[in-house]
Amino acid sequence: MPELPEVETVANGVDARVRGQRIEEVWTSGKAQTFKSAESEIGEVLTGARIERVRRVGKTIVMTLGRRQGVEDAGGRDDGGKRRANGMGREADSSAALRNDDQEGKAQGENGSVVAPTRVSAEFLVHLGMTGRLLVSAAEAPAPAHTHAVLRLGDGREVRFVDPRRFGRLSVRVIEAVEDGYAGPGMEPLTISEEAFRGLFRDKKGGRRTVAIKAALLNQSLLHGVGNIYADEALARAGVRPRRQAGRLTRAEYGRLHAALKEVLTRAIELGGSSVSDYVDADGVRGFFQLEHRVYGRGGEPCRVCGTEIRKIVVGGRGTHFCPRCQR
DNA sequence: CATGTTTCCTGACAGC
DNA sequence: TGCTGTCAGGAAACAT
Repeated sequence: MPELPEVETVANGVDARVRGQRIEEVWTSGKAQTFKSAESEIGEVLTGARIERVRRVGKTIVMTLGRRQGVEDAGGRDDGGKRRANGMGREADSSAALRNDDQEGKAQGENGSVVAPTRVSAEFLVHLGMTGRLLVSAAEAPAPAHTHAVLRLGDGREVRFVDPRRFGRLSVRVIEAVEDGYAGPGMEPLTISEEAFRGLFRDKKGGRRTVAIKAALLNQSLLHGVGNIYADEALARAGVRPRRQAGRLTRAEYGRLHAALKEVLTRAIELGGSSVSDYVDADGVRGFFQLEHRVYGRGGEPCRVCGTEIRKIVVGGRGTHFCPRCQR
């Protein structure tokens, strides 16, 4: 399952391989659920754009696209400041803006366009879901089964989105400038302060959240990027039981959890992520953090610290692993 | 708003 | 061998 470290590895790998390339042609599979934006929109936005940069936000891969001014970008949009930079609910707005753009763009193509430096105009968002992969391949390499999108690049290579289980999602959003770039639904685990981290577990009125701490860690609108593996591993290292109420940890426990989470994610990035099922990076290479898992996938096995049998339960609908002795 | 439940989808694996 | 059934799980939609 691609979580923050895996997505970071893939995004960096893809960035190194395709930055600066122009997208010549786009193919999509027609499997509706894979596309959050309409496929036609994705094709229109991506075709002819230049890949400025590929990065990770939460669990989402963000491909920043540049275009030449005077063609696709001409004509002012009227957002009226509706789109705010706080992450949620912006994609629908962007789609609406995009449709306007396209109509204007067509009229303009006939006039002939002014050559100007490329500028940021849109982003291509790729969420890998559970089994999604983003691969950079030679065009001659046979496309894997369950390929749902192919971007043909100027140098002939292809970026391919492959997703057997189809929990992944592709979308595009139009932006005015880099500052309006996709911010994700929550806070970044790698950079959040300890104080802000504690604040996640209080509701709007400052009350203590009653959900299980594990469920809260998985809530992407609080903290984005943490998934099932790293939630379990962080809780194990912090010595906190997954079912504890999120708002009722001690200050020391929040401190340990905050530190453990960063530690676990950072270490996992160093090792190229965890390959528990079929995760591979942009080169098809597996990660190695699974070798350092303390609890995830180890139900019934002895705890590496105290030897007690690791238990597997369900919390927030997710398989959850913990040591009943080390975690209180 | 906070929280819980259901749904999507198919490969892997258990059981017969 | 080959079939059927069950399960996993991120995030959005829906329900409470």
